[in-house]
Amino acid sequence: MTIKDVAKHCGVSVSTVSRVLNGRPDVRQDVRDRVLRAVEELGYMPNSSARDLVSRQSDAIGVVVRGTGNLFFSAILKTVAAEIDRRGYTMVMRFIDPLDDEIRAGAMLEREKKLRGLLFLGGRFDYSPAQLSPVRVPYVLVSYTNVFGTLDEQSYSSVSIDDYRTAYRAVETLIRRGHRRIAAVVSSSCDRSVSELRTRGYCQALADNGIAFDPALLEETGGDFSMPGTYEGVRRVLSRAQDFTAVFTLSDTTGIAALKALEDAGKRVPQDVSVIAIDGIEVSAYVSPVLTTMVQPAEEMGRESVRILADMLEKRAGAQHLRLEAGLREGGSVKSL
Amino acid sequence: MTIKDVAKHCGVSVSTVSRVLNGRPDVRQDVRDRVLRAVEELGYMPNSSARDLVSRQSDAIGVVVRGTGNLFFSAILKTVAAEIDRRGYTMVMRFIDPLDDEIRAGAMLEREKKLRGLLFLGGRFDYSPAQLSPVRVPYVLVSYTNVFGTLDEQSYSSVSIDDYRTAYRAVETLIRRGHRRIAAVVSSSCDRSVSELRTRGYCQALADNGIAFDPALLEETGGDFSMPGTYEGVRRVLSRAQDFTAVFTLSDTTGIAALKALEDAGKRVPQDVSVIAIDGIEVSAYVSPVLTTMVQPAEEMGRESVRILADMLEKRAGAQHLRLEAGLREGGSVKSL
DNA sequence: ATTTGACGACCTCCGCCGGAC
DNA sequence: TGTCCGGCGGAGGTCGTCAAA
Repeated sequence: MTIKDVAKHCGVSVSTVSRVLNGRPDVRQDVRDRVLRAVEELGYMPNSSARDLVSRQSDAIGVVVRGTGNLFFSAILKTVAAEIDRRGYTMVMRFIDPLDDEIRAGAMLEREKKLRGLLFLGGRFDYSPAQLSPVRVPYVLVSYTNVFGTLDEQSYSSVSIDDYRTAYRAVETLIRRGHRRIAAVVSSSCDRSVSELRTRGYCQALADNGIAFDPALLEETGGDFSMPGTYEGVRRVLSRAQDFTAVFTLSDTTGIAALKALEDAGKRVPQDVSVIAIDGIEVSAYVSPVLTTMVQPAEEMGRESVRILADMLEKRAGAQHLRLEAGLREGGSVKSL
Repeated sequence: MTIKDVAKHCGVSVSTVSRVLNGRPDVRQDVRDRVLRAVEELGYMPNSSARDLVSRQSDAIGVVVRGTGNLFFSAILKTVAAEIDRRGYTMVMRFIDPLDDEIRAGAMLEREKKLRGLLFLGGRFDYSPAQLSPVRVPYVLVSYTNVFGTLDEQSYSSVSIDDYRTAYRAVETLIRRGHRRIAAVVSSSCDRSVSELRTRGYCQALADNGIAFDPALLEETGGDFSMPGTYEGVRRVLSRAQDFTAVFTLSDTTGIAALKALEDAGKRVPQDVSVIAIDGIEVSAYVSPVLTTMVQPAEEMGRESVRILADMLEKRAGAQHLRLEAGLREGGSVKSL
């Protein structure tokens, strides 16, 4: 089933079929309809190798997902996949460990699969231009930015929420409701990444409201956003301090782990301790109490990431940095004191 | 930089360069060396699109995921992705709606991307050979089988648990602990798919233990394994009957939705009503109470699916049907009466 | 007998030219 | 003169075939 068969089937030339398929204007409407009907009937699919061959580039977009257990990435991913398909590109995915180097993985993927562009779902925030030099195709940082790094803003794109401000707002929400002893369970306060940025938001919200930072209330789990790590982290905070009235965590899944740890330790949520998180995935609306959380617009994030990359690939626009707004979802895990 | 440049650079024909590059024997040693040196000097890389064009096959394995919100599939997917990479293949994914036709999607993907093989994550159980005829490459049904269909067992592979028996064991677990009024919230009892099979397991477990089937206790939500659908389903069962002591659901996420619906209706789990499910994803171990569930071996399922497909592609073995065992994870959502 | 060259086919897109109305 | 369509050749790498050295 080639373009020749289609041409033969409806009695036109190969050139005409090609013109129709590529939406060019110089074909009469009735001929156009006849060709499209033949394509439908025969189930013709253009040979993508031949198409790539003439266009001298592939249609592959690489997606490097760092942190396989991250349910928020799963939510983004399905929109990204649909949007990549819709625009006629091919998605090539690679899952890597949260501790692995996503730039290396991306650069390898680029060479192996001759990528047109790359999306990075999760990664470090502190790259220098030299570190990114192995990546030679346009790329978009999805759900994070390069605030700690020295990349030229014109050289890459990003789509994310303002992590600092979102964490700030989450903690501020707790403070407005009367909380002053607020614990935070993070993966690290100095990893030059999302965890550090959100920890800073936490600290600044405390400072702006005249609350002294207490190191005993900051727990660093060390790893990624793991549920067992956070569960143990909450237990350690409890062993150091019993007087905190709220816990801030980095993600919904770790928020759910925190709920569990508190409950297992005999603390009721929200009567004894409140919990707030960031993400807004579906399952956190079905735990008890419903997790109060800052919702990231996952679908918009996925859709816009692909749009921006496509704009760059098709030269409609240069680098863009899209900062999306997170919104508070009121659950039942925060109590007003 | 094409093969022509290489040929010109060392004074041989294009055919000869091609012969050298493809390791064919009929080239003199000194000519071979001259060509290889030229390739090295010029940094020549064959154009993979042109190569694909003639070989008419790529190294791509298609993965059609039916049901984007299914967290169990997310768990399988990361193992599948890693295993496909490890074996040197390329993964091409497509997410489709639970109501869409995965065979059509797979066949389109096969032609678009020139797939070597296909993995189907989720789908119908009742295909006929004619329906599968558009799929011309080897494929593996992952997490389901063709029990309701008429496919030749030699023509395809599958990796799954025994859905009927696993549901049977889940319900039997409830019965052994004294439950006799057991509700089931399923998506459909006659969809010729996983839901029907598990519903049959539920019915048979009741029958084998002398418990009459009560239609009022069987709720069909109609759609897929959605959380809001299940939440509403549980509410409808509650409006019909108040005397059941346990609920069986098809998946962990719907189990979590059931926990929520019961709690919101003033029922305590497990004191008033027990809940049991099938899947064993991470988050269900962190809800309260911990969900009691039949754990599917997600990693093994993903790994073995790719292994079986690779065996078929590389002619090491024919079709295989692997039935894995699910194990009971004791949580806190089932009470002994 | 062994090695090498030349060529067409595979498939699509695109630019260009020419013919038809 | 303008619109529509056909046809040709080139781009790219592989591979079989045939001819030539």
